Amino acid sequence: MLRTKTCGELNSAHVGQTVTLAGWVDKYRDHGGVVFIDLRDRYGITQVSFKLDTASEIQEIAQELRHEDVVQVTGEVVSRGEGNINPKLSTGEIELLAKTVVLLNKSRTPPFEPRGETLPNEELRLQHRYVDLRRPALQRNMILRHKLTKAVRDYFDNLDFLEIETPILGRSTPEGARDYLVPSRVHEGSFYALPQSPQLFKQILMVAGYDRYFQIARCFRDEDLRADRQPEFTQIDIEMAFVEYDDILDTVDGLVKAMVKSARGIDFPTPLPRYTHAEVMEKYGTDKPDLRFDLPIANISDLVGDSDFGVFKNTVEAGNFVRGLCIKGGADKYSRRILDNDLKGLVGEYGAKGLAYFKVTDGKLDSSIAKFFNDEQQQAIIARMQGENGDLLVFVADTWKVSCAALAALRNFVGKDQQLYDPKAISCLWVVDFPLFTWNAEENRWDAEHHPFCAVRPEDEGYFQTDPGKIRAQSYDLVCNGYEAASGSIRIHDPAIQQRVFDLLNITPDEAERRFGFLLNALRYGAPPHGGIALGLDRWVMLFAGCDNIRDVIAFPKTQRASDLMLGAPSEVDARQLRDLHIKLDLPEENA
RNA sequence: GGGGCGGUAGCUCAAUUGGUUAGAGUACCGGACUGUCGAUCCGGUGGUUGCGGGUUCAAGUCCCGUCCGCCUCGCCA
Repeated sequence: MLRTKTCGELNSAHVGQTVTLAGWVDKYRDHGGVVFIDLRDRYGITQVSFKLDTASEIQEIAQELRHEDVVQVTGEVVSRGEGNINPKLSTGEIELLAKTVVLLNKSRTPPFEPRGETLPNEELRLQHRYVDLRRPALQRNMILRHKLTKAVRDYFDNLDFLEIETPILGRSTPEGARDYLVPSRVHEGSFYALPQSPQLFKQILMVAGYDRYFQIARCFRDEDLRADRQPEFTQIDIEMAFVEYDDILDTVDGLVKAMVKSARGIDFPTPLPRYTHAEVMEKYGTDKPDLRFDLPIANISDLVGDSDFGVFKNTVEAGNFVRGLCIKGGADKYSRRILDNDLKGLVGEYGAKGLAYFKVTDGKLDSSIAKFFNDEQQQAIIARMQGENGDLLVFVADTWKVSCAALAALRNFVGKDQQLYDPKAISCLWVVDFPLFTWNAEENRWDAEHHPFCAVRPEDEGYFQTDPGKIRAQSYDLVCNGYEAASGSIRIHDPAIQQRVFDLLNITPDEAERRFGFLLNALRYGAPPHGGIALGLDRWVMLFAGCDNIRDVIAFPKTQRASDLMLGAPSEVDARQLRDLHIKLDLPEENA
């Protein structure tokens, strides 16, 4: 070993010992007769002092040291003495008095310094990820990620789960997200697909009798990125046989408890609250509400249908909705200009054509449009919104879908803007009873809301003929701080039910056989009732780390255009490689 | 595919209405200094203003195109 201690562990108890440290030069302070080096490794920072009266070659090396040089220092741990203690460092009571120093590797002047308080732009950080990853903030995230996965493995191990790996090279199925494809050399013209999730494999593992499975699984989806979405990401994938709905939820409640314990050291109250899909859409406008704050949506459609305000009236007459939020004390927080520009613009992004608003003043509505509402209507609106003097009432009049999306976005904005919650808080809920199908108006057909293998609530089976939109799935999402943090379902194990689902989705038996034949086959050979769920590991690390960006919890993330700026991936390949794969490029003109 | 923000010294940023030689802090280089911990002091180097075109007497600034990064809508069963 090139070191006997790390830079984070020395304290007064070690005074008098001779130790060897190795690490990076975090900072140097050259006083001529004495040189101080803050030596950094992932465990911490220890000050090293080089004195003039020591050997001259030590002095020489010490004065040459610059940021990010890699050095090995042997010396004596000495007390800094009164007045020289640095309370900012855990090792601040001591320093290492250098006896020998070896410059293990000189660094070029780094593009930025890991200790810098202002972060350089992300492009530069991603190009030099090895420097970025030296920053304590990112190191904390990587350590947290390790601790969480360890807690997950321990939790499942204690419950007799088996961690089983499934293939990365799989088969493309047209459902769901766009696949990443890998050409086969041996099978000319054929392609593997990288898994969007191990969904089908884990169901097949249930058929195979591995009744408690989990995996920390890498998944790939070739879709556009977001702050919380990467093209490759990690799921905590779970499947259980001989279980019912509640068994999965209970198991995950325990997992969340174990993760919170590991990340925050606290006992998280479980069971996590359960809301129906219909409930959260009504009250929060989204299937992933952030419940760190309340700020519910209220529906006033029934109160304003016969008002003189044309926009509201016409909306209600068309069978649409007038819904809104009551922003407590918001009357003097949002000016007319902000409401008419910023907030209207915000809801506009979700398709809302306008934003109506009123202040509550002297128990009445106060606004340029208040005159269209008589006293009775005003009182009814204020009561429904639970408004008080000084509150701001904002409304979106639109279709159900648009009012949901616009108000959910507005709710999130206000929650953050008005600091209605502690950003470090963790607030989880289950959203259950999702519809099995959603009507796709453009394509004039039913789509699977989750995936076509979701089990049906037995009491809803009658709706297959009459009203498929009313069928509730035995599916569940776990939502945390406004993120979809897990999603799963009890699966169909009965081929007859499976066929009815395919029928409704307009998937013919032939087509089903061609696309999912391997799964359907497996289900025919003794499939136990089973179900499962997958948690987005990256998002959980984000939540616990308190960061709002998934790249900061992934060691080597990709940019929004899915490139790796450090590797320069993706890249062109040799003509020979393409020839082996029988691939000819057919690029658009401008790129040719 | 659509909308928005950004790109000026190694880094973080500034630069009035389009107007002199594009500045500051930090880093880097040289010098001084035996107790600093954002060390200090003195001096210095450092610029394809992302790239290409245009308007203009004059462009970091205005216009068009393009590349890259971020946020977002669509998309993500």
